[in-house]
Amino acid sequence: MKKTKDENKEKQILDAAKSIFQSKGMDGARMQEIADKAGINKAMLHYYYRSKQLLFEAVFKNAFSLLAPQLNAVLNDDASIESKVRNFTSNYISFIAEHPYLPNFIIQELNRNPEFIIKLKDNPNFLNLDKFKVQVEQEVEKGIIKPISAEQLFINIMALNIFPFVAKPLLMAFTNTDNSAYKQLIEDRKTEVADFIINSIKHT
Amino acid sequence: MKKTKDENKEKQILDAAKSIFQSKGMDGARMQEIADKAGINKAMLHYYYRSKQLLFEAVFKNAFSLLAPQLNAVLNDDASIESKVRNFTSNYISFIAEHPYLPNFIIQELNRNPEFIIKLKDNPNFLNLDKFKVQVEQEVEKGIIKPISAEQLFINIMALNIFPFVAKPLLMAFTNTDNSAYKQLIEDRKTEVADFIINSIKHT
DNA sequence: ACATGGTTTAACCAAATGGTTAACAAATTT
DNA sequence: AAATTTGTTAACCATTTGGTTAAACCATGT
Repeated sequence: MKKTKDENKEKQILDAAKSIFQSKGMDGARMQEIADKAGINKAMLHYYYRSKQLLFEAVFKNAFSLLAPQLNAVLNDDASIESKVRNFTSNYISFIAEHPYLPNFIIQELNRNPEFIIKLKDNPNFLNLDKFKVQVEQEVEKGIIKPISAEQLFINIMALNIFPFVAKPLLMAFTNTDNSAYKQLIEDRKTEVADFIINSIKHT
Repeated sequence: MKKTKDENKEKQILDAAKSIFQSKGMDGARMQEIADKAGINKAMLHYYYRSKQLLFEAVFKNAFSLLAPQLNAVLNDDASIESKVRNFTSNYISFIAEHPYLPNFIIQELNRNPEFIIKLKDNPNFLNLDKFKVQVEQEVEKGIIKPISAEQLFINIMALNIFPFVAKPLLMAFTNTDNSAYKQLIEDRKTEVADFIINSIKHT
């Protein structure tokens, strides 16, 4: 029962790789460390995934495909902007709290290798702002929200939600909080951020 | 005239190191590459800065000491919150546009090595939120701005200003912009972000 | 001129690293 | 059950990498 064609082993390797790559990045990760974490021989890594690069890409795509659906929720949904902002903010913060390395990993590796995103954009269900854009324009026209471009609003939503995770060590130092106090700050943001955005854009 | 005690050489090395470290990070940087960029022998790096680690720390501290004064401007200044937000946003975006790798470098390396910030916090003129906190509380009490904690406001300001640089490749892909269009988006944010924040917090 | 002391270089080194190989073990096919 | 394919391992390999060394270089003080 040891040497069965193990659907699991592939996953097992991927999990170990994910953990190492996401905390140390492509350059900082060591194949030996991944092998150790997966509890297998280093040669096995190359047997299942031919090279470090390919293993990395598998991890990266996997990570990205976790993030994408979360973002699509803000965009391709028929609720009002306000309701979408509230839902997204709360959901997203919960989501990241369970995958703390995710945003930083993706951002970091995309900066290291910006051409990488080209491959991702080919994916047919890659994030698309078109619908969101129309909706923002409509609500602006109807006077529900103040004039703002969809792109800027989208960037603001992303920034307010993601940045506190990406810059955690820096912000912990600046706000002089320890881990648990910072966690509370983040928890508060589930409603705080939505209010901040709505306050800013809602017509009075 | 070649072999004089060259105050300059040290700087020359630091500049090369800065450029390599900031674009590739500690793990991705190679001593040889830094030497090449500085136009010197690899052994010289070790002559001036004993090790990669020390050279890196010199670069990091240097980078951080560029950033800090910018942030202090938001905090330890007597202008109103509104005026500070407007000034900071415009200034900071200009500043980063000239040091595009800076925020990402600092954030990335602090995530790689969170203990690193402890050394920085020892510095007596390390960023301190106390004054800002008092000011926010006062303006809230006077009814100038809506109730918000200084920490959350500070995080929001940081997020809205810094994130677009840190996540540039990701946001370029999502907003489907090329380099020059993205540059324009950023340029617009010099006033856009300030308005967004002020709209949100100013009492009507 | 030459001794001195900081500066610079080419050659070298040991450790680490991604990757390969060849042999072995366990399933699967025939 | 023999043959073949698939999974697994230890040992090995070439290259890269941070770092060292010993000798050369050169400006300056004596």
